[in-house]
Amino acid sequence: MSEATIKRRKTPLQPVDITPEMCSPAMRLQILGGVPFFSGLGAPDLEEINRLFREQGFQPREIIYFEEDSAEQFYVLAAGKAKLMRHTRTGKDVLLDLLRVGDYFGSLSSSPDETYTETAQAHTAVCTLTIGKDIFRSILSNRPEVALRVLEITTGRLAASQEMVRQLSAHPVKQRIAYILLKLADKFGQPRGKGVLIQTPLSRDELADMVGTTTESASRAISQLQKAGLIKTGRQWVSITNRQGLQAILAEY
Amino acid sequence: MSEATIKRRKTPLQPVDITPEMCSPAMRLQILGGVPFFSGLGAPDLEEINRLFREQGFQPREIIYFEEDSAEQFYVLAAGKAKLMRHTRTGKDVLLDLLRVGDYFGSLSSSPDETYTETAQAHTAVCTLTIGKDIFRSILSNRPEVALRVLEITTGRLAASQEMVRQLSAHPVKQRIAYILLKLADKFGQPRGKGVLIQTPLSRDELADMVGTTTESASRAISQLQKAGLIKTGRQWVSITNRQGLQAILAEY
DNA sequence: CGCTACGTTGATCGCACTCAAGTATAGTGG
DNA sequence: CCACTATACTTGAGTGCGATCAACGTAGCG
Repeated sequence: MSEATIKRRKTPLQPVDITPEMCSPAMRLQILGGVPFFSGLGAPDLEEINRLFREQGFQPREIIYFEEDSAEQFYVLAAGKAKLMRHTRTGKDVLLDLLRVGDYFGSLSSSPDETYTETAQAHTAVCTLTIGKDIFRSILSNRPEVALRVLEITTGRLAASQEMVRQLSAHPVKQRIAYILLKLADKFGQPRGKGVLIQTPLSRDELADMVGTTTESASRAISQLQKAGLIKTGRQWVSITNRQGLQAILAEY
Repeated sequence: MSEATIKRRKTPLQPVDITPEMCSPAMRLQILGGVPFFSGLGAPDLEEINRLFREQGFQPREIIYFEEDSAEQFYVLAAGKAKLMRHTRTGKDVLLDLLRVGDYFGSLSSSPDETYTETAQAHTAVCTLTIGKDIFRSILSNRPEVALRVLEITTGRLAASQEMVRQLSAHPVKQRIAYILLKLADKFGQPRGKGVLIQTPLSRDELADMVGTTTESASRAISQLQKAGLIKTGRQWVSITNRQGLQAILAEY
């Protein structure tokens, strides 16, 4: 109502991520330089590495690779957003992670007959920089400081995954939802009015798959949080209006 | 009843792990050589690295480090078994991993003000080889192939943790118990009679903490599996007598 | 102005948590 | 060798959270 006159569009999300060719050769260097484990490399090094990557575009919902596929490639997300997930035979999916530009995914195993342990799917339109895992490993071999950074990022993801295990083991749905919203706000949050908008399409279904519950239970939890005045939400979006209050939910007994 | 006359001791577990000093200088080289990411190094390299580690003993149940403590050390388990866990304010613990000889734990962050993300506790009597994380990082810097192996192991642990997230999200208690028993059998299993004994003390409580349930629910699940003839179990031990059958439980609808 | 996908809400059911006894095992000291 | 005790384990009864099933709003798109 107050929020700067949005009339045509009811969603506060940015119209599109755009990917006509964000993956343009000119952008690639800049993107690679922004990747956490390449930052710190000089321009010559970056250019050399850049030549080894090739680009690949994906439409929203398009699968980048499937769990159990032979794992050959290593990916860096150059534009858009992507999902990592696991499936279950009952059809219930688990959403492990949402990736943004600069995040890596895919394989970096040395074994030639490994398979991907998760499915990667384009969430918005996506452009990836792709490289054979063996070539990437040789890059790491020659640049120990990069290898150590990759190791550190992977260790951080392990810690995050273990924290999720703890959440699932010990906390009820409402707290888990509050937890994931705070985490998403940290990663995708954008100040918007007096709140922080999670700047990525986000259905109740996806939220549910992120915290191991059902669409309906996620919806009920979200409704409660909204009624409590902690968030605002609509179709495919959530905005956090009271971060303190949300954090207090986590500590509830 | 049939099982080769066990009369004095009712537990089939090996009496003790023993650690008078298994950490003896003579053993250290052998232990380090057996660590997955050091295997492949020559004797001179190993000896040089060996000199950088110091040994440390722990009694059963003794805490090696606490979650939230300042993270300074990197550990390799030289003798005994250890637990990694996370706590919750409600007192409910989550058991993330059980470690055996050769497993690493602790910190390898570059940041000086990181904290441990989990608690490490001696499960049996334990001896560790310990090194400052910065020193360990310098070892990795000089030996890319070791760094890549550590990265690979960490990636494997990430995949395992994500699989646990899936288990918690999608499967009921009985299936999760079956799953963890199979995993433990792979890591700690020893042929025993016509079954495979999980060779480590293992209470219902710990089992429960591994799959995010309560002691009572774990006990009920175990009872069911035993009645179904898939396992044998007693105070602090479990033996798998029908692996096929257990795996079939995982696929139940 | 439909149609479709997303979201909400209600009613019911069941799995697993909680609370509560009661049993069995292993180690301890007589 | 046998009580005795501490701890592990089991089982039952009751309850509640969240899953399921179902119906109905609602936003956005063609």
